[in-house]
Order: sequence, then structure tokens, then C-alpha cells
Amino acid sequence: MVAAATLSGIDVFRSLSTDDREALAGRCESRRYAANQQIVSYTDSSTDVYFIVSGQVRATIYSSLGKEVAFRDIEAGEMFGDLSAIDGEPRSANVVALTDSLIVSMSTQVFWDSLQRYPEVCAVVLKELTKMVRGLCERVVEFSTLGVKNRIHAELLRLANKHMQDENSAVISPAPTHADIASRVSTTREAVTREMSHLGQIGVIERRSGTLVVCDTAKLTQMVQEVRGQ
Amino acid sequence: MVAAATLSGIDVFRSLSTDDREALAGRCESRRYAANQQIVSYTDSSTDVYFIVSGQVRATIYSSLGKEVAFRDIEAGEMFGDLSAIDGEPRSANVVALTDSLIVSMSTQVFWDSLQRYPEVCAVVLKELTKMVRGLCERVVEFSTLGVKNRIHAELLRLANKHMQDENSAVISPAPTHADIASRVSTTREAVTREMSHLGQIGVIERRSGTLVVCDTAKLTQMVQEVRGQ
DNA sequence: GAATTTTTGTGACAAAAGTCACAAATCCCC
DNA sequence: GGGGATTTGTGACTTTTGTCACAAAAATTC
Repeated sequence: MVAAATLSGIDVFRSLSTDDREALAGRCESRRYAANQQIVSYTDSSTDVYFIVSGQVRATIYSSLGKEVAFRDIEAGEMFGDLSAIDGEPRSANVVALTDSLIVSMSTQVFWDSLQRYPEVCAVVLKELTKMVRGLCERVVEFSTLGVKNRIHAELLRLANKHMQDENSAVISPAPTHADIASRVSTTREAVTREMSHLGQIGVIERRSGTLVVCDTAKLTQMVQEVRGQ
Repeated sequence: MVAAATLSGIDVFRSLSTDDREALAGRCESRRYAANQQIVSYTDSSTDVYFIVSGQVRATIYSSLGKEVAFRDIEAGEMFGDLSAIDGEPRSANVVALTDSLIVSMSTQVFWDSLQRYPEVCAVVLKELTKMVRGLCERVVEFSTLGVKNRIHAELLRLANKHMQDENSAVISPAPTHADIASRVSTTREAVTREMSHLGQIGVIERRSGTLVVCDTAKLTQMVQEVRGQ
């Protein structure tokens, strides 16, 4: 049982009337997760859909043996677990809370119900899926055409774009660790350290206690394309 | 104007009644394309959705400068162009006919209309999108965790699975060129040639005039995982 | 069926990326 | 504010992957 107000912060349900939201809320569960707690495992056979009311969460894929691939970070207002609900296949990833989080879950049945009953909900879900497809395409193209250094640039640029301060600079806080970035673009921590200290030398980024400042996104944008990582 | 029967071969519309299909057919166009003819360019501003009645088609992405990435081949019964129709963003890829093809197109508006009016259509579209997401995830994980040789194994296995002859072998005809495979797993033609002749030597595959025979899919499956390409 | 064009095979080499080992710097927690 | 854990920096070296150049084989065209 969940308060209707809780659902108003969820992208997918934002467009519903208060009444509709109330009806739906009655058919959901909510639960708190502590940082680092696992929410979904790719071994689960559940097919519930989850919505993040507050907090942040990370989906990670483990390859058939061992290596982990950071898949995507999911923020408050967003949804996950929808793939299994839609196609009935097993989970595609592990999901772990990055921070303490409040999460609402909904059974597959209620989810399909709401897709059918509320065209606006269906539209948003369709759009989220296409957004995922486009994001993944971009990543595939990146792997196919960019070298390690350029992929690091691209990742920094993505981070920067989420935290723009003014026209040309962004402040990312807390700064991600090098190992973290490495996992996202699939390389080694050392490669990230080397490239980032190089970027520091040419004044594109700067580190100050716990935060990462991208001083010159324009230059970085240009560097992504250059074949020579320099 | 399109005959209702034409739409019955399209996955998305298969579940509709004849009447519904007829109504929809009246709002579509159809057109033939010759092999190698371009159907969609990523510079187009159109947002129509296309359905392949017969023939085969390839979507390709070009990176910001030059290099091409084979994205996916689309077969009769399948749909493309849906991303732009759903989110209104520009085309994500070029689409070219591989063989002479008959293709039905539908405006964004009619497409949305049918999504709203027919829940079965909506369900199939949702499922196709999740299938794409899963396919792309697999590809990302592959790039992240597998070396070139193993990616070639994986690609051969994918091809084989589409053309299984019996339990353990598949006949692929016409055989794709090495350059073609190389573009799909993002490596060089030479690497594919080398790995395939090695696979020939250990009896996993065989070449006979224009066709490629995968004799031992079991062994290939096992090899995909092995860190040593040999 | 001779002449092209396209595809395949292969070696030598260059460049890119990953591995290991360890020191230095930071962060965090009593 | 000292001490351990985590994160970062860096060099030397190995492995992987890509590049180039060219010959051989197949497929196509006329």
C-alpha cells in the first residue's frame, strides 16, 4: 500500500489524474533499501516492475564468467525491471542501491493493466524504451569506432552534460573513482588515470577535494572525435 | 493504399481481425525497392514507420566520421523506423534494401492511432523494443568482455542459430563475406580470415562453394567463453 | 573461356591496450 | 591526528589488435 502522492514523483505516472494515481497506488508496494543493498538479482525469477521514489540505483551485468559491466545508473522518478515484465524473460542485470532508496514495486499484471488503461502511461513507457535503445546504440557505436582514450572523453562528457555549471564547464560532485569510469567504458583503471592526468595537464579538467571539474567541455567535445588520443 | 492481406504477414498486425486490418491497410502506402536502394537515410526528417512485406533490409550506422557499423538486418514481417515515430528524434541509422523488397509505410499518426486502438499491437511493439534492448545489451557486454576472436565465434554462432540443420550443425547460404562479419563484430577482415581458417583446421567450420557450414556448434559454444582464442 | 573484379590468405611490422608491481596521496574513522 | 583502507600515479613489459603489402583463389562479366 502506497500513498498516491508518492506516485506523483514517478515519470511514468506523472500525467495521471489524482484519482487514477490513487487507484494505482492501492495496488503497489513500497520498500526502503539501504545503500549497497541488492534489489534485483539476475538469478531472480520475479517479474515485478520497480519505480524509484527517492535515491539512486545501479544496474550491472555480469558476463558469463566474472567481469562486470556497469550498465546504467537509474535516478529518482525512473523505472526499472520493465524488460522482464514486458517479455517474461529473466532479469538482464543485477540492481543495487547506490544510496538509501525508497522504491515502489508493482506486479507484472498491474503494470500491464495500467499500460492498457492509460494511454499516457503506455506512451511514456514506449519512449523510455526507445531512449534505452538509442543510448545502447550510441554505446555500441562508441565501442566500434572509438579507442579507449576517446571513450574516456565521451564518458566524461556524458557526466559533464548532467552537471553543467555554465556554458562550458561542469562540476561533478562527488567525483567518480577512476575504477568506476573504467568499468563504464570498459577499460582498466590505469588507462583512466593516465588519460585523466593528461587532461588535467592540458587544462580540460581539474580535481579539487572530492569533486571533478570539467573546465572546457568544448575542447573535450572536439577531442572525442580526434583519432589521436593525443 | 494497400490490400488487407498484405498486412497479415506483418508480425505487429498478425493478431488483428480481418476488419481491423482492412481499416488500417486503407491508411498505408506500399512501395517496391530494388536491392541496394536506400530506404531511410539518417539525414531524413521523416518519421514514418516501415514494415517489410517481402525482402530483406539492413540498418547501418555511420559514426561521426566515416566508419560504418552494421547494426541489424531486418527480415520480412518485421518493422523499422519505429524509434523516430515514437520519440520524434532523428533517424538513428541508414536503411538499405539487401534484396528487392516490398515495403509498407505508415505515418506516425496512424501508427500511434493503432497503438492506442489495438492493445495487441501495442503489446507486440513493446515486446519488439525490449527485444532490441536485450540484443543491444548482449552486444555491449560482448564488446566489454570478449576479445576479437571470441566475438567472431559469437557472431558465427548467432548466424548458425538462424540456420540450424540438425542438432549440432548449420548451413549458412549464401555465406557472408569475411569483411561483412568483420563489420558486425567490429574488427578487421584479416582477423576474421585468420580466425576462420583456424576454425576450419580444427574442423568446426567448413567452406564449400558459396556456403558456410558450421559443423560443430557445441564446440563453438564452448569456445566463445574461453579466454584464449585458442 | 579470357579478362576483370572481388574475395581470401598470409607475413612482417606498428600501434594500442592490458598487466603487474609498487610508491604516493587521500580519505575515513575512531 | 594517527593508522589503516582506499584510491591514484607511474614505469616496464606482454599481449592483443590493427595496418600494409601483396599473392592466390574465386566469382563475375563479356
